[in-house]
Order: sequence, then C-alpha cells, then structure tokens
Amino acid sequence: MEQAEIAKVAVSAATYSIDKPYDYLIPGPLLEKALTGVRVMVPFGRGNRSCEGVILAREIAPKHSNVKAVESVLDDGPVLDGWGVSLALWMRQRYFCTMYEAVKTILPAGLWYQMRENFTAAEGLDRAASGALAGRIKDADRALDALFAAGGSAELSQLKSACGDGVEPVLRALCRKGVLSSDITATRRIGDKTRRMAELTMDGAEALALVESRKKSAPMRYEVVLLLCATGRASVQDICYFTGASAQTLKGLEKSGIVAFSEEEHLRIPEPKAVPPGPPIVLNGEQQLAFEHMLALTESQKPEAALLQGVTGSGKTQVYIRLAQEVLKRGKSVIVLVPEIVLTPQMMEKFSSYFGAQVAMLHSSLRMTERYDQWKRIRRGETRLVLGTRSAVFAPVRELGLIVMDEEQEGSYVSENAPRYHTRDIAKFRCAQCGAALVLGSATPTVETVWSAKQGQYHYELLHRRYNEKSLPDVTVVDLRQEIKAGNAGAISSPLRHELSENLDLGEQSILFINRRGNSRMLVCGECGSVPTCPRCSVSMTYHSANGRLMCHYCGHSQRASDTCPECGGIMKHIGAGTQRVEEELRDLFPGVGVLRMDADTVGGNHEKLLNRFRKENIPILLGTQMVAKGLDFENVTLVGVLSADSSLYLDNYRAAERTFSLLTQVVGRAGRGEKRGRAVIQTYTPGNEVIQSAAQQDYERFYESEIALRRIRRYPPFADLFTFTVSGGDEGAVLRAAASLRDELRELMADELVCGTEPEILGPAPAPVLKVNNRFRYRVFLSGKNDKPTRDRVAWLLRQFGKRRENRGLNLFADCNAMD
DNA sequence: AGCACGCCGACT
DNA sequence: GTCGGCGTGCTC
Repeated sequence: MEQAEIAKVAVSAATYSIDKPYDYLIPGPLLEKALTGVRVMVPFGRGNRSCEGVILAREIAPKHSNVKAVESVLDDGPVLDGWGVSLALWMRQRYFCTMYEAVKTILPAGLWYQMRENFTAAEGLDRAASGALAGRIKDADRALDALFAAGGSAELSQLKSACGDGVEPVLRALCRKGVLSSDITATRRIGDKTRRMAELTMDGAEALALVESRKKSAPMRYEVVLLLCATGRASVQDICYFTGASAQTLKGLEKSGIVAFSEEEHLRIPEPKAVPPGPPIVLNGEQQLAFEHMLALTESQKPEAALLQGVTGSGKTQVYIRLAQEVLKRGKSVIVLVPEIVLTPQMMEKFSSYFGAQVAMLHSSLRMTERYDQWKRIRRGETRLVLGTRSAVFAPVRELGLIVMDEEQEGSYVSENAPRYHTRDIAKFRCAQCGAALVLGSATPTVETVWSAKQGQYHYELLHRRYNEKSLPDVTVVDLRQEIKAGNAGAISSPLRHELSENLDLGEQSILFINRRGNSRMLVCGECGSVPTCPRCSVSMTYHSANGRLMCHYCGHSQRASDTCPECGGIMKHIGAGTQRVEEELRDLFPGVGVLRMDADTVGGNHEKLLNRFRKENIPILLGTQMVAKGLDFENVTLVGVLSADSSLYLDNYRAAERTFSLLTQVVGRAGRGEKRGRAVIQTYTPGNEVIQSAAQQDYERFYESEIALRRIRRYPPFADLFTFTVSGGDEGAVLRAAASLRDELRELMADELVCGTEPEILGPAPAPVLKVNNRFRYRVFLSGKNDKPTRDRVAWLLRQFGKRRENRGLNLFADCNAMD
C-alpha cells in the first residue's frame, strides 16, 4: 500500500469519550512546517468543521482510506516540545481530561488563537435570490436579513448577537444548501493592548429622553445611559459591572447611535525598578545543614523530593535563594513557586536583589502579552530562573535542575478549572522527568506530605529555630460561649478588647483577622427571614456594596438589591459577620481610632498600597480576611486577634482541620516580628478543640499526630484517596438516576479491588454542596480507594462509557481526586 | 458535543 | 409525493 506522512493530532473538538490521537495526512506543501508540537487546523467529524489541533507525533504509515488531510499550520515552529507532549499525556490519564485540554493548560494563554467564523452569501446572490434558494428552512429569513444588513458577509458572533444563539444551526443549514459559505480564521489574541470604552454620542438630556420613553421595556438601556450621564466616558467592563447590563445591551445602544465605542490604551505595568544587590546570605547552622543536604540532592542522578519544614520566621527563603544560586551556577534552571498572596512586590524585589534581570516573574497581574513575552524569553533560554505562582510550574525552562515550592499546603496550588491539577503533582512529574530536585517548603505542611517524609519517601529537613531567635507570641484562647453568657454577643470579646486598648495606649499596632473567605454579605428579610437566591443556582446572592447589587458567585447573575422583601414586603437587613460590621463595632468601642479595613471591597488590586499605608501611617488597627494572614512583617504589630477560629474548622472537608491549623499558625505568627514581644488572642466556640489547642501552642507535631490518627480511622489521604464523581444535567431526575447507576457500576467494577486490606468504599449519590449551578443539577458519587494506575484506568473507562451511552444524553460526568471542595 | 444519515407524520 | 420531524451512531 502507498506510504504517506501522517500526523497524530490531538483535536480540540474531541470530547473525553472519543479523545485519542487522530491520523491526518500531511500534504506536500506542509511537510516542512507540520512538525511535532505545532498547532494545525484540521477537518473533524461528519461535517468536516475546521478545528484546532496539535501534532503529537509524525510517522510514515500506509495511507488508510478514510484519512483526511491537515488544512493549515498555525505556528512557525513547535510550541510544545518533547516534555510537553509527555506531560500532557500524563495529565490526561491523571486528571481525566482530554489531550487538548492538557495542552491548553501547559501553554500560556497568550499563545491561543481566537477562532472567528465568517459567513458569506454565495456568489451573485442577493437577498431575494438567497431567500428563494433557502426554501423553507426555519428562521432563514431572520438570519438572511441580518446577514444582508451587514453587507452579505458577517461573523458568527455578530449574527448571534443580532438573532440570538439559535441562528447557528440555521446558518449551517444554509451552508449545506449552498446559500452561504463559511470560513474560519484564527487570530492571535495577544497584542491586545487596549480596552473598550463607551461614551454618549449626544448630550445627556437628549440621550435620556431617547431611552426614557422605552424605560419599561428596555430598563437596562436606561440604566446605562444614566450611568454614562454621570460619569462621561467609562469602560464597557465597568458599565456592565455597575449596571448589570450585558455587552449586548451596549452593542444595541451603539446600533441605535446613542453610544460610541473607542479603544483606549491600557497602561502597561511599570518596569521593575532596579534593586541594589542584596548582601551575601549567611545561613545559621540549621539552615546551612539543610542547604547542604538539599544541594547534594540536586547533584544525585535520580534525586528524591525533599520537605523543608521550618517554623514561621526560620528563614526558609534564604535557603531557597542559596539553593537557586548554586543550581544556576551549575548551568541548570530553577523554578520557584509561591502561592498567589505571597508573591508581593517585596518578594519579587528580594529575588531581584540576588538575581537581577535573570529572574523571570510570572504573577497574576501580568498582562497576557507580558506573560507571553516571559514565556518566550524562558523558552529561548534567555533566563534560567523563574519565580511565579501555580502556572509557572509549566515554564518551559531548559535543563531543569530544581523546583522549589513554598507553602506547599496552600489551596491556591490547585487549579480551579479543569483539568484541576495540583501544582505539586506537576512539579513531581517534571522533576522526575528531568532528574531535577524538588523542594517542598512549609511551616505547616499537609499531613500527606509529612507522612510521606516520615515514611522515607521524601528527604526530611526541619528548621526549629526562629531567625534572630525571636520568641513566639503569648497566645490566649477566649471561649466565646462564656462571652455570650456574660452578655457580650459582639465580634470582640472582652479579653480582646482589653488587649486592644492596651495596645492603643502603648501606640502599638494590632491586626484583627476574620476567618472567612472574601467579604460575603447577604440580605435577609427582617420579617419573614427569606434570603434572595440566584434564579439559576441554589445559592443565596452576595451583596456588593460597590455597585449596590446582588451577585451570584457561581454563574455571575446580578440584580439590583431591593430595600424591601419581594416575598412579604418587609424591610431587608444585611447579615454576615463581614469586615464592615466588625469595623462599625470597633468604631463604637474605640471612637476616633483609625481602623484600616482590608477585604475584597477595599482592596481592588492594591493590596500593597494598603499595607504600606498601615505601616507608614501607623494606623492602630488593621482588620481583614485571608489577605492579612500572609505577607509582610510589621515591626510595630504586637497584637493579633482571630475573631472566630471555628468558621473554617467544621466544614465538610477532610482538609478543614489542616487549613484551620495552618491559617491560625500563620496569623498568630504575625505578632511580634519586631523587637517587642507579641500577643495573640484566638476567639472560639470550641476552646478544647485539638486543632485550636495545638495552633495556640504553635505545635505542629501535636496537630500532626492527632490529625493522622483521624485520617487513618476515616480512611482519608494519605491512607486512601477520595475520588469524586460529579454528574450534572438540566433534569434532576435523570441526573439522580445516572448517578445511582454509576454507583452500582462502580461497585461492580471495584468489587475485586482491595485497598489497605479492605474493600474500597463507594458512597452516594449525594447532592453537590451547591446543588444547582446555571440551571444544571449536580449529584456526586464517592470512591475511597487508591489513586493508582489500575484504579485510574477503571475510572477512565467508566467516564468514557458514560459519555457513550444514549440514556446519558444531556448529562455530564467528571471525576476528580482529592478535590479541594 | 455536533452532525449527517435514516425512517415516520402533516403539508402541497 | 415531499419536506422536515428527530432518533441513532460516528468522529482519522
């Protein structure tokens, strides 16, 4: 048979159940460019629609009859090299995602193409002729009207906004009939240095008059004009946020000639300022020993991973810097990973002072172009040191010698969207591939990590001594139940109040920590107690004071917050022990005393500025959520208060204890970083709780022992892994039925497996913590087993089967191992 | 998911 | 008699 050059392609259109490398013929003219690791456009499916793909391999093979050909090549050279392909393969089997999803995760967003589909009327056809040719295709007239209004050729997105999402099948039908033709163009999104601004094309009164007449039927248009009257020019994003209008409403206003769009240059973030070189690092005995051991690891052929556990302030960062210096000296590359909140300008400055321009920073506030430029720089080998957050684990460095992962227990190392990879797993894989060393650092590591270290799977280094021998703060645990009995139902207990006023007298600063995510305020009716919930999701809406609206954090729905209850007409009240409430309480307790509030509402991206104000203006009290737990050392902070230690402790999650311990330890460690001795007050309803007790004593060992015993009994990680299967769909009954049959199938499939000498446990179906999101119901089935190859293969088989079954049409199933929520 | 192929009901 | 309804199976 005839031989041909074949490309094995991972295609974007493939769903999990049909995902595999597809063979495509490489036409002669593309032979030079269609290399492994290059993205291509290929026809896929019965309709041969163009879709994006990436070449995983090339081979010479007999040309089989039904092979299609590569349409075009998107890149000038490979964007994914050998390790990228093997990493993607590994991610696919580890996270149950498609090959393409894995590739998308590995490559920077700036590299992606935006597909735009354009429809054009066939040669020589006018509106009437095309209508005649279309025959009786439903809704063809509307689609053709829109198309010809745009001059006989328009983009899919344009037509969709004119006629609704329903036009797509109509357009396809018209293509089949030969009335229209379509073509797809791929354009790069990067280089997008502008943002879209809107302004009125006429004076305010005139515009208002135009929209006021139709205020009833088009209230959003009125809102938008009202806002623009007040502000003049505003970005489309802001307008949508403050009014709740959609981008379509704005487009409609443009079409009516009321507003005009313009593009405005987005300000580039300033160049990092030149930092004077740091003084040579002098390690203490403990640090030096740990450093030497870990350096020896990087020199071994097949290094094991190391856990560097050091109490807060034991100087782990200095050890990292020394390690990086030595590994770089040996001509190898280093990746240093830190959690989002830790990567502050101070941290970056510190690295700049030791490594200058050779360090590539990858942090969340980088713009897509900047991120992409860094990626190119790293790939070309122009820089061999990368400092960044979770996605920096994919940095395409050459000759990787070391990955350092600081605060390895942090939740921000787990990706929020599919594939939900854990940075630690990716780092392990990359290190194993390159023969590089992995250093996990933490004051409060996860119990799984410590378990592995104690089992001898990791090299284990401990740093006991606080740098400069500072002593730990004195900790008081306050029983809030006693406070309530004593008639104090406020957020500040009397012992904390005494400590605060003492600090005020001494002119020293205090930090108060609310153990709560973000600033979620809700509205509740004072009469009937009803809480506004999202119409599409089974969650209550969150009140945003910035725009006075209720928003859903799951689907993005927003509506105006009304003062009266829609059910009974009662007066609505704000609830949630949010920062604002506590702030008011503090103002009552200590009139005239400066309080700096730090939460999602007040920060808005300038975290750093607020912290600097706190330091420079010597504001007596800093009040905030998670964000105040990390970060800088303040010389003058001698008191830390945890307002309610319990709120993260009794969550339905096997990691709740670990997280609470870590959080409390970090917060308490904020006190007394300077010359003066610090104090900490922990308020709780369960003062006897082991987690709270061990955190108060800053005793990791004690916490670890009790927690590992619990995990063993409950068969949680590290003794078993918890797979979560989530079935979702619009029909609750169907979802529940599918989940139940999934459970039965799982039981059958796993019947002969033994884990830790016992059978794997299969539970469910249970509703997901948030049952309904975007009108889709979600039920879960749990499998407690071992995350090993045989189990994963069975899970993968189940997922594929599920997708192929017709009774599961409209339903979706995904699996997750040791998920965060 | 997305699309064509294929076999039944209301229309010309 | 035909068009188009949607149920079924495949995607190089």
